[in-house]
Amino acid sequence: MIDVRMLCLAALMGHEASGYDIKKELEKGGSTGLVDASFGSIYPALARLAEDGLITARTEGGRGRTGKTIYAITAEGRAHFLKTLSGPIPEEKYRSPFLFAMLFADELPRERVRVMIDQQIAQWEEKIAAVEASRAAGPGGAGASFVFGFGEATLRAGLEFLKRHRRAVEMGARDAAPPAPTQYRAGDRPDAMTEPAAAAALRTP
Amino acid sequence: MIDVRMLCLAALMGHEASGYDIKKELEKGGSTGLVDASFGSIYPALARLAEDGLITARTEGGRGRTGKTIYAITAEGRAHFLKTLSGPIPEEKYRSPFLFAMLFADELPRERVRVMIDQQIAQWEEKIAAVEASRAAGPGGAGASFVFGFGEATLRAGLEFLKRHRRAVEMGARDAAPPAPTQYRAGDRPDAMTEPAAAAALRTP
DNA sequence: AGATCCATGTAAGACGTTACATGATTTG
DNA sequence: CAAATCATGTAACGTCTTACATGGATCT
Repeated sequence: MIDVRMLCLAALMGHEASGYDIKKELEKGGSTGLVDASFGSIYPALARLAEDGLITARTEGGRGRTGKTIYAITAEGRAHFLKTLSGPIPEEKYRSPFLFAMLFADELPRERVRVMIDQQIAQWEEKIAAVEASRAAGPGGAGASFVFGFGEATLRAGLEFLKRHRRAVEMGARDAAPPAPTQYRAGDRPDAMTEPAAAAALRTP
Repeated sequence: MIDVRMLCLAALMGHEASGYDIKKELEKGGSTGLVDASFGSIYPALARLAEDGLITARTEGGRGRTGKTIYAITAEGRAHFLKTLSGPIPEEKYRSPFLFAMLFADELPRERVRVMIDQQIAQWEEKIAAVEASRAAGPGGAGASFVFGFGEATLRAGLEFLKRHRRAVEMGARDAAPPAPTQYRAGDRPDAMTEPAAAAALRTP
């Protein structure tokens, strides 16, 4: 249960903030793909959390601005947050369109596969940089260090794998033209078209 | 875009199947957290794919059963699938309630942290076993091997990190009782309660 | 005979995103 | 002064999950 409510409470565990502030913070964290939320979900969530007494709302008319609503977590909010975290942990989910596509790399044009891998490498390098930056930003507690270390370890392992084995997938990819299966008439198709090797992988991966 | 439609098409790239079959296949793959879908989304998706001519439906009354609908991908379906895969790749998302909780490990009771890490270790060991099994099941193409290898590399790195560094987080966790912040009166709270170290991590992770 | 699996589908509801609407303030 | 940023909110829409409803087949 890492819904928007929990995300907001987590952000407010550190310091009071407005909805806008929270969104900005999550965006920074979002560069790692770990957390994200839109205004359309944050604002209603904050309103409900305030109703429930888990946070308090204070309007700041400061410096001539039209009211800016600043939220702060309450004692009940903290208790609720930690209690929820202590409860059953739902399964983690990793949705990777990249890996999904790679499953069918053998059916895709080599050039496209190359570009996808380039992009993935660039993306993961960025993520590693983001984690490094976070670690440098502040020491944080043991928990935070653990999470950063974990992220870095897995990201580095994945990155190294990509660099070492990209050649193999690229060689396995379609030599020439983009996918245009209609150019084959029935009974005239190459085997790979009739029975893609990667599809079997979905049965077990 | 790895919505249910794409998942169904992917499954049908290998062989024709019923909605039920597809669900079962995805469940096997689901043990890695990579893919998942419920009946409630699969059946409507298949119906629409058939309407769109991307798959064909055939009713099999075999062995005395009440009709079982078997779907097969069409040439247009293959083309559409591969074309979509060749298109822009959306960002990957990794949602880990475990890591989220670990961010606040310093505020959680040590025993709970211990259990959570135990569970995560067990879960990842299962995932590694699942990937191993998949690899053994069939050689598959270069793409499938790549995906399995990638999964294994990152899972192993994460698992090793967990085993090596768990001690540190556990030491950082709350020594005694479960979270009960109401037992402190204002101005009487220990610092850790007022400014949790992990919360700062949300600003940048 | 009862439980479990095979098999399909619908309806309700949760949850979230995108796009829209609005307006003040700061910066170039 | 125009553009970007700060700031909040709503409404429509999409997408999936849960729960329900149903019934035959297989296993114990």
